[in-house]
Amino acid sequence: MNISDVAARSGLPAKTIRYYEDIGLIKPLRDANGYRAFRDSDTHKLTFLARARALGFSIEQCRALLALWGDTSRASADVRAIAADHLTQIEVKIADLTAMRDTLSDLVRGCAGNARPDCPILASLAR
Amino acid sequence: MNISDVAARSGLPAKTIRYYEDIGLIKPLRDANGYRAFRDSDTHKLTFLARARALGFSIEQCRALLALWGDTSRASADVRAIAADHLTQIEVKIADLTAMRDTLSDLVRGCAGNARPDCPILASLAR
DNA sequence: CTTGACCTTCCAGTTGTGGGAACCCCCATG
DNA sequence: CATGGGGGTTCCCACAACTGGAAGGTCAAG
Repeated sequence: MNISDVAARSGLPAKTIRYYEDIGLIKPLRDANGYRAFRDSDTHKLTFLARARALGFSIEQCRALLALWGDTSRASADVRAIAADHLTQIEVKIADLTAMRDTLSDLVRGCAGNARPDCPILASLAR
Repeated sequence: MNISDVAARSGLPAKTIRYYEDIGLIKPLRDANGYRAFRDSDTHKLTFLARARALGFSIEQCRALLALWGDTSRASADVRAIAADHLTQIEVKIADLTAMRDTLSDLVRGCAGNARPDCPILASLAR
């Protein structure tokens, strides 16, 4: 299978797939003409990667998850640790963003948004 | 005032302050020895920038806000538009992250996290 | 006079792609 | 057989917003 087929199947852009090979996440074979030759196992890995990325896992976390996926003697605790850690990071981000949102929506609500220059948003930033 | 004083006052690292000068957000004077000489107005701008960045505004949004701040004939509607736009972006991010968090916490909850290899997290990624 | 804490510039790296150039390959059509 | 279009390949640059580090100038204290 060529790269555009795998791209369609995995939902990843061809560019991204080349990058993933570059950083060693996948190792497709090569045809005599130099084209990448993807096996089913490569496609499965890429689909796995696409899902993990969609859940916000970093590339390095994906690398670790992929390794565990391929290791049938893995402990589910190892997988869980990665996911739990990521979950915590996400919760931190949500908390940060929520704080920003609350402050911002207060400021936006307090601003007349007319042609006059007085503005509580700027006033708050300048304090 | 030298850069480390302004850094302490604004809460921004010296590196970041130099970067902000580089991209034209501030224009401190120079002493004869080449050291940056920060006026009070520079310090105020940096404090403004630190607060705006803490609220998640991008550098370009900060640049626009700074310009409006310095323009006494501004319309508060222009400030409000920037803030409202940013607020929308944040709400989108929160929604994305919340979806991830929900999925992830389901997966983490469903995983035994023991020494056995069977793991619903990997199963879900591999589908 | 030397030490150490400042300051300066410049260059490289970070994360995960996206864009584009320059080039090769393969198949179908006139 | 030439050619055109749609694959593929590598390589390098750009993004955002810094951060780290090297190499070197400056200044105040002991």
